[in-house]
Amino acid sequence: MRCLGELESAVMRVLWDSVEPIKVRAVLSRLDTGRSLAYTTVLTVLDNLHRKGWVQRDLDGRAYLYRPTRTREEAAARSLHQVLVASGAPDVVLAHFVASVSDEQAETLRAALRERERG
Amino acid sequence: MRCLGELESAVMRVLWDSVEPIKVRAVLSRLDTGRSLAYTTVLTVLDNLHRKGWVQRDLDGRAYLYRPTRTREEAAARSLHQVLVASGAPDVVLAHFVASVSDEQAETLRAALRERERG
DNA sequence: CACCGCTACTAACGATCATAGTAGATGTGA
DNA sequence: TCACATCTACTATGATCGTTAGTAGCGGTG
Repeated sequence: MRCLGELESAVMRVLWDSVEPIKVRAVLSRLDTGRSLAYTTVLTVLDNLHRKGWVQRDLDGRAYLYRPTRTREEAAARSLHQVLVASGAPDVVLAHFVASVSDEQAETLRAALRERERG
Repeated sequence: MRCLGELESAVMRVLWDSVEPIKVRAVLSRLDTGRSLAYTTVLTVLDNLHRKGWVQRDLDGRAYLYRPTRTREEAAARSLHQVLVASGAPDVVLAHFVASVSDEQAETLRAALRERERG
C-alpha cells in the first residue's frame, strides 16, 4: 500500500479526531494546514480516500457524511503489520524493535502481552 | 520519511542480500525485476538512494562499492518507530498491535522482552 | 423560478520515481 | 602514445500520484 500524502493525512486526522461522521465543509473548517483550501479540494481528497478504502460515507440528505473505515489504532497496527511483512524477516525485526524501544513502551508491551494471555 | 519506490526497494533488497559491498554492475545482474534495465538506470537509483541516506559507498579503484547504511532489521525497526510516532498514540497502537499478532510473534515478543531485561 | 449548497467530472501543475542517453575521466592493451 | 572499455556525472523524458481547483449539474428553499 502506498503512503498517504500530507493533505490526505491531515484529512484523516480530522476524521479520526471527530467523534461522529462529518461533512466536507466540516472537514474543511477543522483542517489546520496553515494554508486555506478550496471546498472542492477537500472534496476531491475525500473522494480519493474513499476510492482507496480509507473512508466510508453515507448520504445524509444530499450531502455525504464521511468517517474513517478503521480507527486510528487499527490503521496504525495494520501499517505495523505491513512493515513487518515487507521486511521479509518479521521475527528478527520484532526482536530488533523491542530492543530499541523506550522503557515505557516495553512496559506497554508487557502489559499488552499479559492482557492478551487473559483474552 | 517518504516511502521508497518499487525499483528502489528492489535495489535495497539486493544490497541487503549481499554479504559484502557490491558495484553497480553486480546490483544490475542480481536484480530480479522481470524486466531488463540499463546500467545507468541502476546507477541513478543507487545515486538517489545515496542522496537519501539509504546507502553508503566507497571507492574501490575507479568504481564505487555500495552497501546499505542500515541493516534490513534496523531499517524496518526504524519504520516501525515512525509509524508509531506518526500515529499520535504509540501506546494505544502498540496494545492494539500486540492483540492482533500471531501466537508465534507474541512468543517472539516475550522472548525479546526477556532478552531486553537481561541486557 | 431563481438561487444556493452539494456532488461529479475534468484538468492542470508539481514532485517523485523509472528509465536511459551522452559526456567526461581514467586505466588498459596494442 | 592512442584507441578502447569501463565507470561516474550530468541531463532529460515519461509515468504516476498528490495537490489544487474550476465548471457543470442536481435538488431543495425562499
